[in-house]
Amino acid sequence: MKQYLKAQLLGTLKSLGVPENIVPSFEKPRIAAHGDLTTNVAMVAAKQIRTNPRQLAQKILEGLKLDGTLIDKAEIAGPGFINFHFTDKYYQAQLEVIIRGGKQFGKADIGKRLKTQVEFVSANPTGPLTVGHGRGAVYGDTIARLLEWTGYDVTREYYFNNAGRQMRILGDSVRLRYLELLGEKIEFPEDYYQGEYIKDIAQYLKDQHGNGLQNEPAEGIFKRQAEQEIFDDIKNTLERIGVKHDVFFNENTLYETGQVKEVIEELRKKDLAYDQDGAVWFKATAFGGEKDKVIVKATGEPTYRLPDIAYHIDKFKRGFDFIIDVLGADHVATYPDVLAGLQALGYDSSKVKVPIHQFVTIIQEGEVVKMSTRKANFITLDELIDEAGSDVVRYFFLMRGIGSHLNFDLKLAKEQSEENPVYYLQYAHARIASIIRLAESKGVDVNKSYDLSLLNQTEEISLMKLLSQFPDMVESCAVTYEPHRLAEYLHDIAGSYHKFYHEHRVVGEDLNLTAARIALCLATKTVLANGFAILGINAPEKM
RNA sequence: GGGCCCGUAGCUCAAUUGGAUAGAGCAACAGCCUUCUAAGCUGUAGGUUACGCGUUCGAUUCGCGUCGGGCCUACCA
Repeated sequence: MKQYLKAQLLGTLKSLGVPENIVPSFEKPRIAAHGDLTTNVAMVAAKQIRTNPRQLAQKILEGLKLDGTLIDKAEIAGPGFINFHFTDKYYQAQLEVIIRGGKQFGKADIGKRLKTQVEFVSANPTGPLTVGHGRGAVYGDTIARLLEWTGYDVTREYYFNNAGRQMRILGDSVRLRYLELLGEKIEFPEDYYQGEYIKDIAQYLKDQHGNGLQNEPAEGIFKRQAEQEIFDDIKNTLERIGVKHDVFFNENTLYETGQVKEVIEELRKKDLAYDQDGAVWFKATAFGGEKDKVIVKATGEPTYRLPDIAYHIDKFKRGFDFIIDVLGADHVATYPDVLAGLQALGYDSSKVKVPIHQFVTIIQEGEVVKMSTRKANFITLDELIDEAGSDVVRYFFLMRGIGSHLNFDLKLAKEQSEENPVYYLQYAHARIASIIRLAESKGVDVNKSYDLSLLNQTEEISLMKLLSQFPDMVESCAVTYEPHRLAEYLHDIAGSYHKFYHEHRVVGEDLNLTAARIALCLATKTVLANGFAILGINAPEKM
């Protein structure tokens, strides 16, 4: 439809002598009375050729010859908008498209099978995933689903590091708890991992080995056991909310293969790395950075920047042409250095997108809970799923833009889980399923031919209009990485359907009308189910 | 001190990326079940979009400033 109108407008504009650099763009008006599609081209053009926008719009309108079976009317409104009203017939035809499309309806191929990687979660195995991780996990997974839906070839990746200081402390935390279980008096340092899960791991080791591990070093079996259990736990939690990574990439491999060393050498060759105070520095200032950054400490240990750069180079070398790193707000400061490093070594850093989600604040009994894995006063993602269920958790994280700080009132979530907005959507789907079951039990053939022109009631038309927007919605959410708009849209669909249901009876005396309305129900069910699939929530047949 | 994000109804958040009359859900109040799922529907009330200037046909959206909150600001990740 847009293409059609655009072509018509371009022709008319040309005949009016409007410069060719002016290309009409369209929007869906917020208000129904303003039609189905609107263009501000008259206002844009009027500015350039310095004329009155409304007069120009009038001329354009007079020059347009529109297909009456598609466009009901076109009119000028406000400061110079041209509004197009589509015919009912057009929307009725869209319904057919939806039903024929079925599970495929809304899919697009704008991605052209581009090899794409979405890296998300990437928490080191030092403790259970928190609610904060949950937001990144659900968001990253949904971005991956959106990209798959729009034709990208997507790999989900998890990057982790099981070496380093934090893991050493983890191992030693377990060792101390183990010794404690054997009855030794221990000092448990404040900056060690305080969580109960450490004691559980220690208990397991005691059950398995008795007191045979008394003289084992922290970095041996203690660390290994902790890592394995925690990682199993993390994977299990992710699975519970429908998140599954294709690749788990261990930072260590970057050292083992010499890729980290290579980065330093390359940077030195290009004169972008130098030694000072016993450390190796990267000339971040050459790429707009405020000051140069250390990449290898005086101790000989690299900072996170160096392996991160090597890691991203590895991504490119594995053939990814489009890379998305989902990060939490605490990492804002880190990625510019990585991008600069990539740029320095001749990689196109514009292929790397870094959506950053703000923190989740947990409110419990009216008070803010400060999250810290170390101090263990966190709410785990697992606990949240126990309380609310996967669908609620996913929807809750997806219904809001990632740019805003999310307040999660635990008390509210528990008490009102029945009132949760996700049920509003799922209820619409279940309701449709129920009606279709009823129709079938009454012998109505739901696949029978139908006369869609019978669907001319206000509620039917507005529902059809919404349904037809699904493909556009999917595409724009994929392009902007904003799944919350899809959540919002599905909410509108559900609302529109509930209104229709309330005003009109589907299964009735008039068999032709019944068949047409069943078709509308099927189309609605299709769009809801497809939307749910992208958001990763269930489409229940019954509630 | 500097950088990034944010400030919209009592609360939690939207607003088609600069569009026309700023919308939902909770909470409050008043209605709707002898007919397909009331986890629903209808209505009432709730706003100087933190504040001030600017850019233009037009600003919640862009720019500058002020105030307030979060995150970062390591030779931690």
